[in-house]
Amino acid sequence: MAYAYDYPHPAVTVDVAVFTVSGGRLAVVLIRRNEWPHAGKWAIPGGFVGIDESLKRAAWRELREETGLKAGNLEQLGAFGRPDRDPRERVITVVYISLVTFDRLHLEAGSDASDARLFFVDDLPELAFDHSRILGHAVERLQERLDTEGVARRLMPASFTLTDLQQACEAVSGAAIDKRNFRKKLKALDVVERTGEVKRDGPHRPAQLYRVKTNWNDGRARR
Amino acid sequence: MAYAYDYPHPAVTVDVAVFTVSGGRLAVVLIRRNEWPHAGKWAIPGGFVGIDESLKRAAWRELREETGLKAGNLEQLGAFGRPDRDPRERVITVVYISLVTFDRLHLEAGSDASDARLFFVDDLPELAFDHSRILGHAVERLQERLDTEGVARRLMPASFTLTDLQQACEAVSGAAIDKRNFRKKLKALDVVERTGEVKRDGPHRPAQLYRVKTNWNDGRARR
DNA sequence: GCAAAAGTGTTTGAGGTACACCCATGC
DNA sequence: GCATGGGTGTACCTCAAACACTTTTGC
Repeated sequence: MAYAYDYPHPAVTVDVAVFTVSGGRLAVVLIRRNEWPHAGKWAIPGGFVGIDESLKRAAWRELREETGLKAGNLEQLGAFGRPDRDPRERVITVVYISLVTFDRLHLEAGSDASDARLFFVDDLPELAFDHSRILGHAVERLQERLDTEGVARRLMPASFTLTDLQQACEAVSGAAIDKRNFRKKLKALDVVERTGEVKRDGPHRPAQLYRVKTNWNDGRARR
Repeated sequence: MAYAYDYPHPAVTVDVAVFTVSGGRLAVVLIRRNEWPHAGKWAIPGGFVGIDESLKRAAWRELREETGLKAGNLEQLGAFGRPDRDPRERVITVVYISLVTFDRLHLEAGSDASDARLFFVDDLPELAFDHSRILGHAVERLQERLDTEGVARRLMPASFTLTDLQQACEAVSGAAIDKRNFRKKLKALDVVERTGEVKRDGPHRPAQLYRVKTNWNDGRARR
């Protein structure tokens, strides 16, 4: 009991919801807890904030420690702090969202977690704490904010077919998209280009492979 | 030193940015600090979260204690937690936004603050802590999320002219709006109605007064 | 009568939505 | 030759933006 204060202090944690798209479905990284409370249940990775550590840096560190992932683009979702959300003590958590392309997602279970793996968002197991509620808000946020360009830039592998991209967008939004309209919009957006390669994977016409354009001309193109 | 922990805990505060529109300009409630740190500087109202108190409830309570305001509609902006943002100790703050109509804004300075008053957002004094940065994010959030209907429902007094409403929208967005387009959109939105009264305030044609429609028919109108 | 704000419609372009058929391939 | 997914264009509608003059009042 080395740290004392004049009035009670809550603990502060950070949690990270890491999303990806796999097989045309939105998925999230969960770890299996092996300690009380909620031992055996699945949870989004996270942990306590160091006393001299920024929130974002804590999120990055905890995610790395528990899953081996080094996430770029951490975006804050918000703080969750109902008084009874953790039986150990008052814990306020600050939640971050990260988007990772499936091909860069290599999970390693860390020390605090006995296992780390992907779950489809539409087929989640029972979750620890209020993580179910948190993931609900996180998915809502993705649906509000993640547009076609965001999906292309942040969720697609180095090369992909337009059908892959469309399915990823459908996975995020949860709604079907018309193929011709989707491709027309993509042309207008001007964010993808052909690689020249094709993908053959069955008894049908091969699909053109695309990559995301690196937009050097952004400064020129704006306005 | 009655409260001790095995590892260091940050303090957690809540702060509330209360916005209103006055004279066609966006304004925010600030209190003058009379204690170290930043004594004499202005700050957004806020304070420490009770150990058994939800974040939103703490925000509501602190706002009431420091300004006398009882805010409805508190919406979370996010958590701010850079390690050096408070010289006393590590403090993580969760910021809420509230919108109040000018006619219901009656400020009383509370015990922690020697003074509470409105400042125009485009003419702020020097602020304590990182509150300048926080207000920047809060205004950005308003501009992103607050549409014409939101302004009408949350920032306008019981009765107002269409010019008043347009000026409020301009104050929030920071951009000029065409009068005819604005009124056409309002008609389509169907959120205001004439009171039948007029406002005479100078050597010109009197303005019709409007009120926000209470939409009983929402359940019926949807889909 | 004049200064000052209130009030009022039309045209245009962009972007979203609905919708059906041929193409290239593996088996 | 047939099953399978890949690829393409048009018509319509909605919404946002640009734009100027008449009306009513107080003095």
